[in-house]
Order: sequence, then structure tokens, then C-alpha cells
Amino acid sequence: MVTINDIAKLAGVAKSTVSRYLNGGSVSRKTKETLDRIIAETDYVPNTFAQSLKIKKSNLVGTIIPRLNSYATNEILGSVDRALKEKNYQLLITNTDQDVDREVENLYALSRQKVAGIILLATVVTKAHREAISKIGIPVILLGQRSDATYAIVHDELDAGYHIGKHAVELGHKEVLYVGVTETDEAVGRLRKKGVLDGLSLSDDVHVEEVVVDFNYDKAFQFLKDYLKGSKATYIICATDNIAIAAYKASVSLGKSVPEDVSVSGFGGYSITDLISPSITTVKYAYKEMGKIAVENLLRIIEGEEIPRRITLGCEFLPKESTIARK
Amino acid sequence: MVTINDIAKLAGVAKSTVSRYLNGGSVSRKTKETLDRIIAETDYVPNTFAQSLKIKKSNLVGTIIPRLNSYATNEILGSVDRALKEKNYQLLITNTDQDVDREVENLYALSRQKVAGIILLATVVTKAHREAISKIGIPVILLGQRSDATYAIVHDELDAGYHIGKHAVELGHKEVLYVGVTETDEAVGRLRKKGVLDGLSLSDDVHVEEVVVDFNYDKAFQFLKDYLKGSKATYIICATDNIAIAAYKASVSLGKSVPEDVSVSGFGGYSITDLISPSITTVKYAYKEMGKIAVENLLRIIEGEEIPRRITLGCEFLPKESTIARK
DNA sequence: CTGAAAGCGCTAACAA
DNA sequence: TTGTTAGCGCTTTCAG
Repeated sequence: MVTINDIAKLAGVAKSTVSRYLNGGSVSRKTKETLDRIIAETDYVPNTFAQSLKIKKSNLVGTIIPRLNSYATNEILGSVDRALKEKNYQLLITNTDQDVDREVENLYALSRQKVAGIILLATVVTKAHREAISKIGIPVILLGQRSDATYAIVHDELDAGYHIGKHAVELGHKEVLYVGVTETDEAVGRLRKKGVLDGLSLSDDVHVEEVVVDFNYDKAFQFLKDYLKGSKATYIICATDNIAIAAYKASVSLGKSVPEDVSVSGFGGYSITDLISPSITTVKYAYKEMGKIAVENLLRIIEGEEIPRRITLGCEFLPKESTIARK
Repeated sequence: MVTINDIAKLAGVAKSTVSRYLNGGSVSRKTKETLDRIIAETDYVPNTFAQSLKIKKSNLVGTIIPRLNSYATNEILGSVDRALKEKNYQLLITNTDQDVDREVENLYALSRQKVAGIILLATVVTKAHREAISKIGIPVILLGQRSDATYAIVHDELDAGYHIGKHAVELGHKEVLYVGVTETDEAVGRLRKKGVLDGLSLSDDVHVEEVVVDFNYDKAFQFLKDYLKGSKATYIICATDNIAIAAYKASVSLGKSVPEDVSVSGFGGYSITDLISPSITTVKYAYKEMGKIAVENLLRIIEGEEIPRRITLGCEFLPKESTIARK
């Protein structure tokens, strides 16, 4: 391995000169040319550990995600990655497999790696999270959940829910089933549902039934396949697109057709909602934008600038075949 | 920031003793207890840069992937991550957005980060790849493509293709359309197709037409929507599940029903093949196993052990509704 | 513009 | 078992 010392010797200068050259300091024209040549010849690359050890920070940005195979996660990660690359940072991804404790563990693990900042796709924010965030002393941006513990970028869940609730009312549905997720998930479990109920309350004779399922497609499907037998709902509002697809499949398996017998909608704007027939009504979130803004702001915090503690991103209502009869 | 020196002073021992304690060397019972306490009190964590600088290797393993939002990638990455975590390694993911040049760039970028090893989900292996691999002097495992440049774990593409070809023949199809991808992709473009043609040749009066499309769903769909107008094929064999879905959608948009008018199948075993109706006949690859073995072997190489240069993973043929009339 | 020297936090001989 | 010492490769004063 060739080091800065080797380069210095080869060039007949001190290593501090090489360092200056490397970091854009002033060097004479002649020294620059020699160094240009020698570095090219030797394929020298600085040792990032030595650099980081010295300057006490790395070019790594950590992310903590609940799972890899999720449309939302992928969209966000993709744009985070792109934005980071532009700024010469490397993405360090840690996956928690939906285990909340591991979110906290990873917060500490990433701090040990001395990442410059952390982007946390949180599901809940517990006391342990707050403690970790304050303890590690590294900028953390929360995505999808709000908390006073740190900066957060969130979707407008209330508005998203409201769109769907209103949609159901406008279509004249009276029996609605809301298939939600645990309320410990503040954003998806509580706010999204609240928005839906707000929208539904535009009419006073809508009857709403509520159930809670797992985020996981298979589990949701297994549950609904049974549950829907006893349901007389004409509109099933699901808290995510995955659950919506499970509800659709479950309905079909019970001999009901969508949207003729029962309407189904989700949230998220996953591309799969267009791939199946009928296409699924949904609300599209600004995942790409979220990732981009997260990076921009994180780097800003790292530079010591101020940014807003809360940013709320808009969403887009996309009515499709699953709630509106096909032509 | 608390360092090993602080701990040493607090405990009244030399830092080498602390280091030994940290790395499982022998320390007296008494020293151990003091250190236990002090480290807990101070929340001390070793500086990974200093460690890595010293021992000249990191606990990072790099991966290079063509894109994030792919079922195959996610499956592999998930199991790689899991396996790595068990061994106390961190995953560093770099995304190339399908840009082959960036695969090579990332090889160098990862070597600069001094990753302990690299798992490369390659699409092609060019001379530049080979050069990079030999230059960086870091173990590289290739996934999905074989090359004499380094270790490789691949799917049994020939067998997979053969299954599908044979299936078409057994169903009595005479007019088959093969929708493939570029042959620069050795595994998917060439071997998979070869397997299919081998299978089809079990009958001598099958007529095969071939076209090449992009891996991208939208692009494939746009192309097929037009192309299929002039096709009289009764079975469309697609090189990936995504393309199969595009072919299915395109067929439907042309008023043909699947599988009554035309059969469609893919490769991969993506979960979406079960989500749409009709479910899509496919060949399931051992993605999870691939990731797991990749990690096991990579760590083995890092430890200096020998492993086989080539590993071929089996696949599973899954006939479904898109080629076999629904009950 | 350049060089000498100190030191980032850690590990690993080597001696005691 | 423990401490001393010498770096790992780099950046950064501080003199020159």
C-alpha cells in the first residue's frame, strides 16, 4: 500500500506538502506537476481511516430502515443515495427487520462508525430512541414520524386520509371497513386513520368498522380472508397499499368482485397498484422528494446551519379502478 | 469524546491493558472488574478509525447493486445483511442505477473505504471490471454472473430455461415468442435463453421468434404493446417476471386473454407473480440462499481459507395460472 | 511556498 | 499479568 510518505519521498518533498496539495492548499506550480504525475503513476489513494481519525468525522451517512423489500423504503433510499453521491458521501444502510429495539441499537452502532449524520425511517419514537439520539451527538433526521427529539420530515397523513374518507362518502358508501395498523405507529396508525375518519364524517350516516392488521402482506391476507366473511362493508379502506392488495385478494377469494361488490383502496402510491387489475385507488406520497430533502437538510445541519425542525410533504390522491367502476 | 487513554487513567492502568481487556486478552480479575465499571460509567466505545488504521482492515463489507427497487436485489441484500450482522460486519451498499461504469467506479470507491470484502451483483464483467478486481486486492464475490476474474455464485440458468421450454412443448405450443434481454448479460441474456431453446427443441415443430427488450417494466410494456399486435405466438416466454407482467398487461390491452389466447411466463419467482391474476408461471431462484452463501464464503476468503471458485444454485419451476387454464 | 514535528486513538511487540 | 514503546497514515500548527 502506497502512503503519503511514499509520495513525499518520490516527489522529494515533505508529506505535509503532499497533504496540502491533496486538500487544495497552495503549492508551487512545479510541485503540483510532480505530484500530479507521481500520484497518477502510483495509484495513490489517501487512507480514509487515517483521515477520519485525524479530522474526527467520516464521509459516511447512516440510514436505519425497518425492512428492505418495501416500495416506500426503496424509493426513499434511492433518492437518498443519489443525493448523497452528489455530495461525495457514502450510504451506510442498517436494516432492523421491523425490530424497534434494533433501531436504537443501530443508532449506537452508527455512532460508533462515526457517521456524519443519520437518517432514521422510524416506526415509533420511544424514550430509548430519544435517549440514544441525544446521547450520540450526531445529527439525526426522522422520516415519516414526528418527534420533538430531533428534526423530522413527514407526509401529510391527515390530508391523505381525508382524501380517501371524502372519496368514500362521495361515492355514497354507508358501510365502511377501516383496516388499520397499530396506533403505536403514530403516523400510519393514528394520523392516517384520523384523516380518514375526518373525511368520512362529511356524511353523518356512514357506519365505520375498524380492525387492525400487520403490515405484512401474508399476515394481513390470512386475517382478512377470514374476517371479511362476516363483513358487510361496501368499501374497505386499507392503511397501506400492501394491505389493500391483501384485502382485494381476500375479497376475490370470497367470491366478491372489486369494485362491483366492494371497493378497496390503499395508501402509498406503490407502483404495484397499477400492475394489478383492477388498479388500486391510493394516495401517492412524495418519497423521492423526502429522501432528497432529508439529505440536503442533513448536510446543512452537519455544516452547522439551521433548518426547520418539521417539514410536511404533500400527497396526491389517485382514484383508480378499485373504487370506481371500470369503463 | 472518551478515549482508551481516559479509561486507562481512570482505572489506573496502562492503555495497553485496556486494549487487551477490550480484545479478550488476559487481565486479572480485579482489573477486569474496575474496567467493567469504568467503561460502563463512561459509555466508552472504541474509535473504529483508530482500530482500522492500526489493524488495516474494517468491519465493513461492500455491495454493489444495479438498482434498489428490484425483488431479486432486495432478497439477496436482505439475507446478506442478516448474515453479516451475525458476524458483526456492517453492510455498505452502493447503487449503480444500472450504469456499468459505475460498477467499476464503486469497486474502487469501496476499496478506498477499505472494506473487508465486496459482493458484486454484476450485470456484465468487462475488462475494466477484471482490472479493478485484481488491482484493489480485496476479495470480491460475483453474484449472478460467472467470470474467471474471481469467485462467483450463480443460478442454474440453463436448467431454469430448460424447465420453461419443456413446459411450453408439453403444453403443445407451436408458436413461441421469446422476449429476452441483451446478450451482453451473459447469465440472463445468453444462458437463460439457451436453456429455453434447449427445452423447446424437445419438439421439432416449434417455431420460435425472438425479441430483445429492456429490463425496465415501462419500457418493455411500451414496446410489447406495439409488437404483440403482429404476433401470432400462443406462448410468450419472458426473460424476467417483470417483463412477463409487461407482456401480460400488453396482451390484455390488445384484447387477448391469458392463458386462453396466449400463455405467459417469466423467470425469478418474484412475489408479485402471485399477486396478480392470473398468477404467473415462473422459475424461482434461490436468492436468499445466494446472499447467505455469499457472506459465508466471503468471510472465509477474508480469513484466508479456500472456497470453490464457482457455485451453482438450483432453481424451482413453478407452473401457475398464466400458462395453465384456470379451474 | 515548504518542512519539521506533534498527535488523532488504537494495537502489538517486548520487557518486566 | 502488566507497562513501555513504537508506530498505523494522515492533518495541522508553527517556523523558516
